[in-house]
Amino acid sequence: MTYTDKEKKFKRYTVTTALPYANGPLHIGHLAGVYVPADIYVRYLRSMGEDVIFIGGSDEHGVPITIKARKEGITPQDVVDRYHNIIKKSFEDFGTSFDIYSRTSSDIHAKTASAYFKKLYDEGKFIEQTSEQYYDEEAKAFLADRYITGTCPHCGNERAYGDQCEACGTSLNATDLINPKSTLSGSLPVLKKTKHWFLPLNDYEAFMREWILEGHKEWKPNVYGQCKSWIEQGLQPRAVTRDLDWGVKVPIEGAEGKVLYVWFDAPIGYISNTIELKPNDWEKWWKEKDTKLVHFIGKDNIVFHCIIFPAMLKAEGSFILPDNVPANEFLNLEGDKISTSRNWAVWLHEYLEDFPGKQDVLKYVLCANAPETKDNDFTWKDFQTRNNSELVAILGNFVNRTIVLTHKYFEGKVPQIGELNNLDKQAIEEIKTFPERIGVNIEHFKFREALSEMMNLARLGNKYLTECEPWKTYKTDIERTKTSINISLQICANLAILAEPFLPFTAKKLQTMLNLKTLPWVEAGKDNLLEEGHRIETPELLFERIEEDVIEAQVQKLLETKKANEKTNYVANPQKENIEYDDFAKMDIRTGTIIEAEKVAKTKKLLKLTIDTGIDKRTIVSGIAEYFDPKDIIGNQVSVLVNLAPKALKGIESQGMILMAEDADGKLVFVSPTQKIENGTEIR
RNA sequence: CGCGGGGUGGAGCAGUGGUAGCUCGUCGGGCUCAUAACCCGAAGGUCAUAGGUUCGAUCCCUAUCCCCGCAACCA
Repeated sequence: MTYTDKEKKFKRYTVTTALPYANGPLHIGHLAGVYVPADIYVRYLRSMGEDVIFIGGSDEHGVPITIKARKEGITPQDVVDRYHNIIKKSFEDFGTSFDIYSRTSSDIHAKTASAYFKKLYDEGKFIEQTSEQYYDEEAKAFLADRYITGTCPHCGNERAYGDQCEACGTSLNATDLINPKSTLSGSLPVLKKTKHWFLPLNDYEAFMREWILEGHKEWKPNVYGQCKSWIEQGLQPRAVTRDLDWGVKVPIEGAEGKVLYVWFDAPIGYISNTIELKPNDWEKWWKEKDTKLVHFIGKDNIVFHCIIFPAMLKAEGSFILPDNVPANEFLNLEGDKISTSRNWAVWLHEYLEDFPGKQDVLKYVLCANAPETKDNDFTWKDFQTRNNSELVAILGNFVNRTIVLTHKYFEGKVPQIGELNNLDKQAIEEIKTFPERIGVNIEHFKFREALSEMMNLARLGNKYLTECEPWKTYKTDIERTKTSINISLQICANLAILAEPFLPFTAKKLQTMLNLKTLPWVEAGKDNLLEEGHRIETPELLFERIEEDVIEAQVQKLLETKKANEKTNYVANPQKENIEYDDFAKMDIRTGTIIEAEKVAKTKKLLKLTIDTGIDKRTIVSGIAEYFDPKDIIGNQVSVLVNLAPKALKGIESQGMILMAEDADGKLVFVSPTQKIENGTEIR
């Protein structure tokens, strides 16, 4: 029985982790946010003797995968096979203790998701709606809004997206765009009627209000807050199908070419994977009231797991709802947000190659610095410090000094415990308190705190050893030495149990060293885990120092991959359609010099510039403040489109436009004459 | 524009209506069993900014600024 579930309300636990999307490998952000805490949680529950299944798998449907496949000229199945295998293998090597790690492209999943949809459909839980959507006839696909570009009807920007114009910030519908163009093939998309099914979330609003807002006030603030916000804004029907040929086919007549929308399909993956794992008795893990369902996710997934998926479960009727959804915030890397497409990440499969046998180090660092309440930052320097100053210096060192002393003084046999003095009694009393303290923290999803308590036990050990000074008493009072070494060894044995959820490989090593079998959590806290005369093995270092050059190499690697990636990622936009010379001649572009520059108050991007155009001195507002400091650009000679119709930006009239070149990252540079030339000369 | 989370000593993070804590780092001391590790002590914060509520606020309220996320069918 767990510490907080005193009435034994729950007989078993179903623990799921967000399904990683199979269009890239795993990185430390995934681990810190979801898989590390979840793994700690289930390892702890198992040690408590609880009945628990730990479910994971790859999410393999959805548009981005089809886009990636199209780009690489392979099938979507090829894409997901590649990443599913990488992900699955890296989880195994990392020691994530899934009971099953499956995938949404499996047959079982197709059947399960299909049947799930069919049941809701038959019971009339969906609403049907027909609408017109853009269709790319060349690519033979309906287009998501972000895959359509065109001219913004508000500001005339020619590169507005189907959902938003980046230039003026207006939200758009794809059908608002002038001259829409498919980014898949570049062709002109056509409007086509299409029918879709929606889950009327609004019907579940009252239920959500009561279930979450009243019933789950204990959820983490970020989770509760977001649910509250959604519910109070009013829930809207959500489409559960879409036009695509990659995914679980919609199992009804007249739905050819349609699949279940990925967010509907993916969470059912948790159920399918359970069925795959427990074909005969899977239902009790999802349908019995005494099962505790817990979803580990990242903050981007909160509404799916707290509102949409529960609404699906509720609609079906026979399923239980999650008891908690401990969502973490995000982990940054060296000050920048982690990004798969920018290759700004530490990839798990690469880490495992670069740091063989150091799974626990990464797990430790990611847990110790987990983004439990806000976004946190991973740095290699911090990784090194935590390894060297905490794992090596505190935990590794304590175990090592104890074992070495045991061999030095007692030939590797546990010495007899004698009369206890105050130091001994105090230590023994304290040891007793750790299992519950750590356990309660884990049960409350405070993994960082729990880990720190575990380390405090090692700190206690170091302090105890230093105060007892067995290396001194060995010459004066051998009985004291025996007792203090005995107690130190008992602390080591406790660590072997209590460290297991956090540092499974290390705990195993420690067990082997102590010649101890795996003990359950209830054994922890005791001072007689090792009997007198018990033989222990020779010392072996649990952790080793990580030197500067290793860290430096990782930092360097990160910078280089980033640089390389930026270059290969840049693809020039296709040429626009031809224009007549007269069109060009209409533009009056001149050289000019910036003579004044100041930031426009309350804006992030805007600078107010005064330009000497040779014709006059005029004011131009330019969105370049993120890249230029006003004082650095005064005196710069630039190219100016002088006959652009004036436009007020933030209440300042801008009379023209400074020409800039923009790279893939949005970084801007001036287009300037290479030599100084008179202001006002025409550029043709 | 809207909604949610966050802004705490050099760094990374806890925390609470009533003398502000932890880890790392720094400085001083001790120890020498131990992977230059361990132990003790110290310095260091007007708890983003400005108002307000209160006997009293870092914690409650309001406004502002900054970071992250959500939403506009981007898992």
